[in-house]
Amino acid sequence: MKLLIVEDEPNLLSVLRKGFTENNFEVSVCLDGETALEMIQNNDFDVVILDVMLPKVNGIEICRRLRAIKNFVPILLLTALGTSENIVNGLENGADDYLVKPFKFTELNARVMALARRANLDTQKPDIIKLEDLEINGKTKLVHRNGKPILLTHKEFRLLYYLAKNKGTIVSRNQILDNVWDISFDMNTNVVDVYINYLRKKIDKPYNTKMIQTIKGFGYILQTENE
Amino acid sequence: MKLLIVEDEPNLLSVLRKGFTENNFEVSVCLDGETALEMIQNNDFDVVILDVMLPKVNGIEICRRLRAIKNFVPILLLTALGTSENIVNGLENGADDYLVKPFKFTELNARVMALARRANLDTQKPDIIKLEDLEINGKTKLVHRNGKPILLTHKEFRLLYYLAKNKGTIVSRNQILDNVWDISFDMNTNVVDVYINYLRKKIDKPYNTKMIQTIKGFGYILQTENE
DNA sequence: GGATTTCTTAAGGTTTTTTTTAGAAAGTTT
DNA sequence: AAACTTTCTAAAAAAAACCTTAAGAAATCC
Repeated sequence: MKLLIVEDEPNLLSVLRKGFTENNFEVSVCLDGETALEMIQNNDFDVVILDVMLPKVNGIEICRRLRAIKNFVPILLLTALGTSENIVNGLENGADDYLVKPFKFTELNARVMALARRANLDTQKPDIIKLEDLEINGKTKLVHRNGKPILLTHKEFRLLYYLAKNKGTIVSRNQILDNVWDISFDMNTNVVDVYINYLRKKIDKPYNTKMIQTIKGFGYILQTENE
Repeated sequence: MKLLIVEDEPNLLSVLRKGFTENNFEVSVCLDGETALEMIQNNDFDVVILDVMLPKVNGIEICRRLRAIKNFVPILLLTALGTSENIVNGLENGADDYLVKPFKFTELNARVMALARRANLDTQKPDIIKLEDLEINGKTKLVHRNGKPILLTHKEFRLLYYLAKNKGTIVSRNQILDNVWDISFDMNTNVVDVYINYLRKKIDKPYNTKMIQTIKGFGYILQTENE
């Protein structure tokens, strides 16, 4: 599920990102209203979380403009306490829900899920990826191969999950760095190699068919050996 | 899609080039503002990525001068953190978008695509080239002939992809060197010949119709044998 | 606050890819 | 047909990409 978070307070933003990433959302973020508008129009987000107070174009204005051009992406507004006129205003301008700061993450999460549900998104597909005898459960974060449980660390899991999401296509180290590590261009690291090695030890070494393949010069691919 | 990257920091430049090349852009690069201006006027780039801090002529000045002579090539500015006055300045001088360093590659990529889309470029054709029973997928980097997968190395793939992009026209060794190797005019190498040979072994040798043809005195062409 | 786990970096070793070299083959010109 | 140019091929040399390990840093757990 693709989620956009528009929030200019860096601490809150980073907490939100982390939280939703943990729940297997594909999270994009941005810090101001103008960029938000553009991103929303150029992408297919399932839900947008919008702070009301934003630089350049505020959250309510974003709602208004989007609805004016018939964009009905589900929007949840975040408002500060004691600004109840904002809430009415926001809902009148096309927001679907709101939440008053400060809030608990689980509450926000629940509301986002509710919005997605309302938009008829398939929110409860099991989120299990199967590939041969390998099974990855995005919900419980458990991995099994051949019925046997495999314990992965957090990073290992995210890497495997990303590879699995893209099963059958080659993913480059850059793509992996972007999506699994939230690194911006550390141009000199081999973390990916190292983690691929960790993963291999756990999910490939003990078995005959190796699922993680190196495509030299391009990156890695998760697939069955022959093909 | 033709892209110009103007950046004086060699590491960043090389990562950017690699990243965009990976995504099948035709990438040109340059390291200073003066050369950039010249290149932009003499070529038809679809998008220009411009660092603000540049030797000789800075990025914002480049924008200004280009717009002054009615050149409206889409420009994306790269600015360092904490220089927000630069951003306003840049946008006022005709830049179309900006990105603050450090950034994730995917984000830059998304914005470049957005710019291209805005300029009405066809950004979402599937990027699969078919020629008889030969199929080249620029996205997955996989090549099939007659349904069978063929494993190519990175350079082999790029060479084949370039030939395929120009299917039906002769490409000279120099053109190939320019576009596949990033060499301009090293007239003392026969890498191209050697790689053509490698390619032939993989995609032609095992089949009856040979697709890579030599045109003596000119270069090579990818096409069906007869005709 | 100490112990444990996880993450990151760096270095050495291995494999694969890329480039160069040089001689053979094929085609052109005189 | 001999001399010359261009192209092809194989193999050696060089470079790059990748793997593995180990050790220190950071985060987490108890």
